[in-house]
Amino acid sequence: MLTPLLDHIEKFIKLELSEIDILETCLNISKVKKKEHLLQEGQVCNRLYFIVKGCARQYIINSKGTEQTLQFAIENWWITDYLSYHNNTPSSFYIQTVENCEVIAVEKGTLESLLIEIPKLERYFRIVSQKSFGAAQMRIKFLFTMSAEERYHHFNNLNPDFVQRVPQYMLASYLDFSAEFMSKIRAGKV
Amino acid sequence: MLTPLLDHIEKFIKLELSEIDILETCLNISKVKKKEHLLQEGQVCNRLYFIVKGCARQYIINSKGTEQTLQFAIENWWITDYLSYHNNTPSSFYIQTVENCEVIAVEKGTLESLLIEIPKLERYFRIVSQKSFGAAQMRIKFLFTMSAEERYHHFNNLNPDFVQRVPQYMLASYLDFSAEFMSKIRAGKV
DNA sequence: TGAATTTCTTGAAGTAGTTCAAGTTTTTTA
DNA sequence: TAAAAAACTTGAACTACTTCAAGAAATTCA
Repeated sequence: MLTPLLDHIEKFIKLELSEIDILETCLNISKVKKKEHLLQEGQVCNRLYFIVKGCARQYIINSKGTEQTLQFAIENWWITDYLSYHNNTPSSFYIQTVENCEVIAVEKGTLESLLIEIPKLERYFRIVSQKSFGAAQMRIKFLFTMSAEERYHHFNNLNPDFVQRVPQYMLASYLDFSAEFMSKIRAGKV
Repeated sequence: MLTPLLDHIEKFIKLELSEIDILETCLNISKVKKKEHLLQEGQVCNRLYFIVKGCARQYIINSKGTEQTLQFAIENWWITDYLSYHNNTPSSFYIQTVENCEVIAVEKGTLESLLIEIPKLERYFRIVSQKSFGAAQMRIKFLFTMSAEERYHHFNNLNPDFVQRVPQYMLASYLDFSAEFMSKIRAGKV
């Protein structure tokens, strides 16, 4: 079922039927169990991942040995380490599924051929990554200007359903505070 | 002098002479004095800015009335608010020159025509924005894992020259600590 | 050049968060 | 369905930073 990806692409560019055919022969979807790693720290990242179903995250392990989530990806999001991908340098991140997932993993060579066969896709990936970059800037703004409690409530208001999907400690680290503090915020003990 | 931009583009794609001609007729460079604003909070951002010479920054004013710098751009960097640009929503940011600058401001309509005339440019902007997004992720990693002092030394090691170019209080806010604390770090009083 | 403005420094007091340790609850798995 | 593992909670002690206020130094510009 590549449909979700094709639909996502068609939000930004118009594909010919022949191009859809090409995409269907080049891409395939795979099931990935919860907690499996798509990328390990130290590996060179040579794939982009599109989440068809489920949830994945990018995280690191800090100097105290605690996991800190830097990014989540749910349905219709791409996730990867673009720096490692483009520079062929070892990644600083782990990418791991948080739920059982259906994922389209696009290998670098495959993508390069696709971009040559269907140059319009350059536009799709340009727009998607420019929007992602914009979102990352807003994220930094929120981290800079809001208190821990404000960040929690703000996120919770914008994404009430998502908050139910992931363990609290992952969300706490994504919002840059400790799991214990999250507990206190939720209990109103702060 | 569009040369720096043309050189930057040619790092990622090969341009025909005819395409260079098109670029030269569509783009123009302007001088912008230090401390002028390229974008004000609340405006819809409909331009991309390429810094040919000088330094600019993206900042916000927080609830205490203090400026916080979210991003710097120097020679050969693009700066804009992609979220406002793509969604036509009012920007949450200011973009301001930090030094006297030479800037190529590309208006949205101009860029759309250029991308139609020279589709290869889609590739250029895709790669540039994917790399920027990668850099933003690393930035979040450093903010999450390093202490204020570590962030300062790390940044200073990577960009010793740049540190001399901007006021300390701007760099302090970019690294997410107070100007006073920056002073103490530099004096070794911490 | 000298006045005005901007930037940097310093110390003292305060606080938003962390850390630790132990216990409880929930979920997963065999 | 019992045992194991994962996730969440709680309070007490701590700390990395902020805030404030005031003065000193450097830079800008008329």
